[in-house]
Amino acid sequence: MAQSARPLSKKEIREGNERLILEAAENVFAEAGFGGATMQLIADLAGLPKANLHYYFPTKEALYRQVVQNIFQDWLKAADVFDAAPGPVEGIGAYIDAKMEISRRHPAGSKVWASEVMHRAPVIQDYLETTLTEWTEGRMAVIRRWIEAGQMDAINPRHLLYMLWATTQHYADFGHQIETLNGGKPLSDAQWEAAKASVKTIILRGIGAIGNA
Amino acid sequence: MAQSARPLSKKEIREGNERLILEAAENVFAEAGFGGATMQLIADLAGLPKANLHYYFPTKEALYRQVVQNIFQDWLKAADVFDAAPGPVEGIGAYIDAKMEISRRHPAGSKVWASEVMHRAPVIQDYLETTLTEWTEGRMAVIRRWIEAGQMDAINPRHLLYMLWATTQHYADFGHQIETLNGGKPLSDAQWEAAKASVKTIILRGIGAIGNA
DNA sequence: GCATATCCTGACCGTATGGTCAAGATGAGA
DNA sequence: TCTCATCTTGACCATACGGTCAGGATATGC
Repeated sequence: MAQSARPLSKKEIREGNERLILEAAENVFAEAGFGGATMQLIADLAGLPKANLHYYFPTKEALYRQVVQNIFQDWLKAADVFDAAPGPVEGIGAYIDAKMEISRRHPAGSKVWASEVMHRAPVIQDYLETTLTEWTEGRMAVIRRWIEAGQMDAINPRHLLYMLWATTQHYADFGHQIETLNGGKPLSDAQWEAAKASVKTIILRGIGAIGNA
Repeated sequence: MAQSARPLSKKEIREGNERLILEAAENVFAEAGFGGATMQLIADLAGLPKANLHYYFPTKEALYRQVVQNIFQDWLKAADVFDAAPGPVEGIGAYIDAKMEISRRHPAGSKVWASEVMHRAPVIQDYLETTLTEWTEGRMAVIRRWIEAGQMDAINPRHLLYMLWATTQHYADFGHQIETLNGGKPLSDAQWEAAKASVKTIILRGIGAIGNA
């Protein structure tokens, strides 16, 4: 039963506990928002005494900031598919798939992000102004290139991006509403596939990247 | 300068103060979330002493519940355009316009709703299960009729509705992000029109309700 | 084995918050 | 004018929260 003896190294202890805390914090912040979350609840969920949290993260805000930053990183990474693609069907299609998968696997992260932005980004405003702005410009340039190459209609690239974010993140942020409207049950594998297919069909057809069925 | 004399009737006082409080509460709940909002801040914004709030609304939760209920009512009303329409171009087009207008004029309400749902609807779960479920079924039936009449492609009606909600409410809930990506300035009239047009074009073309430009 | 840096945690503290209350002010109705 | 119901509010309370700290436990490097 017992983890036969070998004591954990300091490094393993630190990494393990930080991961435990960040994971618990992400869930609690997602469920209760920054203001509604309590360090005690995060501590309980992580299985550590509250004082231990303050050993690794000096303040609630520092812990929150780390959570949001991690989410932001994952979130940007999901977009690599965009650049490598030869055209909108592959690029936007793969991006929708990737973001829907994140919404399914890590809904808490998406909710924390949404909550942060809804509250006027008190913690990560600098990221919005730098990294996200640059990322957006880059992706808009790609879309414009596709338009010029005649691979899709002359859609406003900015609003297209907003639409991609909105539709995919909706399945995480409003997951509870969707679940309730699904008779209280989470979406099945088939239903998730239907969701992805619907989003991809409407958008890709809507921007003139694919013809009628 | 002074409101020359006539004393306010009890009824006027009650209605006026309740409106003041509800308006302040909507803004504070939207900015800070339920947990982060304080009765003191709502009182200050309404220009009333805190104890007066508790005279009209016994608890913070009761006040919050009233705010969410009001939002829900406005929100459903915006959908009347749906049923009266002869087809998807008019019905969905007008619905998008109406919801975008709400996002523009009452972003706080949309944020409170989003926050409530993200936190698993602790206060209005019953509404989701009854009113919203029925409303959704009704609208899905309308969409199915349009499909059968050949007015649009055989799109999954449920996911189409989610897409409409997601895209339109995104402009309220993520308004701060959109503003930041717009150089820190709110969208101009023209930009709002472009947003509406983009959403309508992509969706209506995406579901096969209108042909290529 | 010893010294040191790191890790752990129960007990504690100041503050802010939701909510209460009692006493006074004010409009309604006769 | 007088009575009553409604409205107002400063002062107050109990609680819960974020954060601190001192002292003990544990791994590390020599």
